Amino acid sequence: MTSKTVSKALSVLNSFTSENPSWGLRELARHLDMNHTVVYRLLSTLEEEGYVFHNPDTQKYELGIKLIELSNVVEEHLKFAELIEPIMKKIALQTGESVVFTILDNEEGVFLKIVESEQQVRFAESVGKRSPLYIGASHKVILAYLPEEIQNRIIDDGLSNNAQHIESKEAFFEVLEKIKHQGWYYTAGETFNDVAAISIPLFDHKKNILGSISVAGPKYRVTIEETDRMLISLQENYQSLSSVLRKSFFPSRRKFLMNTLS
Amino acid sequence: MTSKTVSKALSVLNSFTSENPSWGLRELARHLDMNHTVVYRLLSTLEEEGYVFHNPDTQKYELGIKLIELSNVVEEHLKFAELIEPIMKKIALQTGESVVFTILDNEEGVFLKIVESEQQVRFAESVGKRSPLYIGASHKVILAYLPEEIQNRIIDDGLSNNAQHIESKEAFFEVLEKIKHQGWYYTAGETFNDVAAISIPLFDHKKNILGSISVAGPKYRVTIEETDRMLISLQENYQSLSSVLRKSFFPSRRKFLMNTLS
DNA sequence: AACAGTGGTTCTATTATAGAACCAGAAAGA
DNA sequence: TCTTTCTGGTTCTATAATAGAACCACTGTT
Repeated sequence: MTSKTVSKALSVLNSFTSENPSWGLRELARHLDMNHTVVYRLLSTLEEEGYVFHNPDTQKYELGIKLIELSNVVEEHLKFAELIEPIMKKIALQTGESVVFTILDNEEGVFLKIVESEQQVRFAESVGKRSPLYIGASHKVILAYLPEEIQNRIIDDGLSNNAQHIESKEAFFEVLEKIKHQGWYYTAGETFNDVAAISIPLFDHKKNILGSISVAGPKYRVTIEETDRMLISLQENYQSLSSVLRKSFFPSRRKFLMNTLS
Repeated sequence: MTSKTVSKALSVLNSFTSENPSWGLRELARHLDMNHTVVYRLLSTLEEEGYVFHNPDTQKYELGIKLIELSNVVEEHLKFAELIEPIMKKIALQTGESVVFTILDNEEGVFLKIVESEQQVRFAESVGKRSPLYIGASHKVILAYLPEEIQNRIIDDGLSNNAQHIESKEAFFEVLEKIKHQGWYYTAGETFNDVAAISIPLFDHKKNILGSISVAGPKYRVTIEETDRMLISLQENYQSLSSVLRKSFFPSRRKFLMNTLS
């Protein structure tokens, strides 16, 4: 059993994204298809605790600094984040490109940590970016190791959303097969137009898929011809990555995803 | 009017701090003096949306990665954060110490941004740290410019909590007077045992106090004798800091504080 | 074997919520 | 200038969601 009121409050919070970082009251109510009185009460409550900020100049609502506070608690607690950093740095140094750590969260992928290369387009601002599992090497490599039933549902979701990167269901399943066969995947221009990436999957001690690690950079540098070099670096560090994941608390919400299995 | 249920849910979230990053269900219920069934329902709801993570190994609840996601939205939106960074870096370079940007939020001070010096003890992990306004130069310098009624209440709060750094009410008001007279303040070992800081206040266009900017470092380096040098750097950059604050959205929740005035 | 913990579940009296109808003010259009 | 149509915010009560006692099943301790 979950609380309906709290669910609504969280859906209010979830409405604030990079694309829509501020909302007017009635605007947000329409977006959520809720009565504006209700949204008002929720926003007021969130504001009182600093989760939301009511900008007096624009009269709009925005996310509050309480969230910065809490995210700091998470990051501090996530010891794995600091354990994994030196390994990611090593890969970045070896390849000369940025390294992205992606985590499976419910039925989406989230960029949890990014280590930038020296010569890089800014990337780090994408930390926390969440997207469906059918987009990009980092995500596809995760999808490949999920139960077929879930793969089916996620691909269908993509098709019904007219996702650009799914040609046909058959072709997509072939990609997933290929990934499982070779253990890595390369894509260009899926998550970001000018960015290409090569990714390998990461598992827990029970061989459950947890996330992925990727080398990413501008298309013209990270070409399919270069993948060999980068793959070697990824595979060289695979063991240390796995042992870190095994040792430390890891907030992958696989549970919810698996509960959807019939 | 605010929502009681959502307030409870937020108080659940607020229970997760650096000191207490994970809670058992009944443990948390006791802490909040709530029925464990209620806490269970709230946690389940928060978990469903990724705000909370139920660690299957320890059976304890922890904050979820959704918060990292949201904090990234806040930071992206906070254009002032990037505008202020070069100025803070300049001060860090000039003084050789870390620079801390503190914001007034309701009746507390929050470290919103920290630029580290090269030669520094790690400090940045304190981003988001929240503490009462009677502790530390960065906070006292804010308190000095608040209405007397609020100063009174905050000091009384401190006294009833047996705060270490308040000798007597009279002595404390003298400190606040001194701050207003000289426009800066120096403390050593208040917020952190081995750290000293010198701070100046920051105001909006209506001369309302918004926050403060501080130079901070280990006591043995940031001595009272060194303050002149650092003060010059702070004051040199004061105008650029003010103009940035004037230009950009700034989430200081003064409103709630001011609403408490009789 | 008894006991005291734990996380999780069920059920209904009670309480908090949803949402229509209502402000007052701002902006847009005629 | 006078409507009209927005906006954020408020009030009130039928009704829907919540609180919390009593209850599992399980684990660890004595």
